[in-house]
Amino acid sequence: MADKAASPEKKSWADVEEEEEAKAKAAAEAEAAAAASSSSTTEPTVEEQAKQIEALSLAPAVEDAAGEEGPPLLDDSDDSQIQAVTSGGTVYESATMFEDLKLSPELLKGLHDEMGFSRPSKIQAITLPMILTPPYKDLVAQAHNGSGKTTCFVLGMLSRVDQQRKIPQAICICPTRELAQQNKAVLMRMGKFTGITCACAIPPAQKDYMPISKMAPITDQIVIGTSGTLIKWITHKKLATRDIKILVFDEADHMLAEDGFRSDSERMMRDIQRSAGGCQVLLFSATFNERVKDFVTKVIRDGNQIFVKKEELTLEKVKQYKVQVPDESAKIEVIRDKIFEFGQKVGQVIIFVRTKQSTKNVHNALTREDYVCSSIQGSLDQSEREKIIQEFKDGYTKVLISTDVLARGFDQAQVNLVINYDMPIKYGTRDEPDYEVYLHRIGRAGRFGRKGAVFNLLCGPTDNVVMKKIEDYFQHSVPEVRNWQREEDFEAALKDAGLL
DNA sequence: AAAAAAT
Repeated sequence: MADKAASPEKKSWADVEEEEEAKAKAAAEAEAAAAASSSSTTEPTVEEQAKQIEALSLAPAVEDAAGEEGPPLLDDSDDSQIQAVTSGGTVYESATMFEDLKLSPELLKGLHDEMGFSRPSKIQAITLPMILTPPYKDLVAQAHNGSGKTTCFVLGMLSRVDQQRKIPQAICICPTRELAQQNKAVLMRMGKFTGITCACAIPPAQKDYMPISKMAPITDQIVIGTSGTLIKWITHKKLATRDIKILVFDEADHMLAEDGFRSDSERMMRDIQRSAGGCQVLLFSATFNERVKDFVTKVIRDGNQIFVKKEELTLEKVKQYKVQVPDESAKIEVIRDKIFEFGQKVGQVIIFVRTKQSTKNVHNALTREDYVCSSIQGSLDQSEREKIIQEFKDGYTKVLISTDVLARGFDQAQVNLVINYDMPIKYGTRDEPDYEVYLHRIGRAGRFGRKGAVFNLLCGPTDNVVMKKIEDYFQHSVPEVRNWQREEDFEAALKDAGLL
């Protein structure tokens, strides 16, 4: 349907190699869109323009934290490709500099001095004007893992709340507690000079338990949390939604998926829209499968939309490999004797397993005197979860075994090796891959354009079917490490990935 | 099965 309606000359941005050509294209498309909006009825125009925006395919932009070594700051030529995009009669000039965005001096200081960002990444350049320009339209935006989506919505929330008013004005909903805490940490750094405060709505550790009736109403301008606790705070009148101006869904495809958090999300949206009137809704994720995309475009009718073709979603700098192993014990052997030897020299490692029980089993099997491993899953007490994450972020632990609790959003620059101990499978199927989870897992390596490697440990015909389907889906063939018993083969793979 | 509420 989308393809049929698209104009014949439409071209994906990734197809355009030369910068000059890209510039011309951008100008032409923007002009065409602007012309269309002024000369025809609203209904088809919005659709057409949405298609054009959809055609933007976002290459991973490079962004870096202050004082860190690593790749240079921004892919400048890439950014300059985008001149302007329009939707529903509103023309947006893409932001070349953060200074183009009428941000407060305090926020600019936070971006430059505290975060160390010099210029907006591609997704930031496109979406920030959409987020910050009246009439504050809703937005659904897809961009690659590690391309700087968090900055988009964090900046959106920080810019749109009034620091003088001590009431909640922005809410961000996340699928996991870790992601809520991480997003809050980013927001506090970015908003360091603004005086804006933020509450994290997640269940407390057991030792901190307090009946909700004793809790004081929230006076922070921004609340970031998980759906259960947010709903609880709202129903017990601890979180007033009357003045909410902006509602953000991080990992939005999962938050709106039927087998995800759709019912919670719909309830939040309904309650907040009802009490706060028209509040801006932002949906961000690296993945939107067709089912969710259909649903999302129905929910966000009059908003701006940015999507990326699935074939262009795999990160080029993260090299994927498959390894055939005879049985489960060989998986442990491969990790312990082959991958760790090099992996530890290189950086930090995350090993993904399917079940909570597996985290413990694999952890025990991998424990050696000289490697500090840890494991995490959602049944641990909150204090345990926090301790394990902190130790990993501090670099004390080098190897973290995890369920999919960390598959999405977890941002640790030093992670450049991901191991799929178990392949991600759709619930209720035997050999149907969960493509979105796969993409998110491998996105834990190669943050902000860094190099990375992924080893998919395959055992038996089912795993191979799954791997083949993943390669077909993303139209990306994954090379094989020939012999699981040869150290040299793994060394060669890591060298090829640029990690050695 | 994993995640997320509290119970």
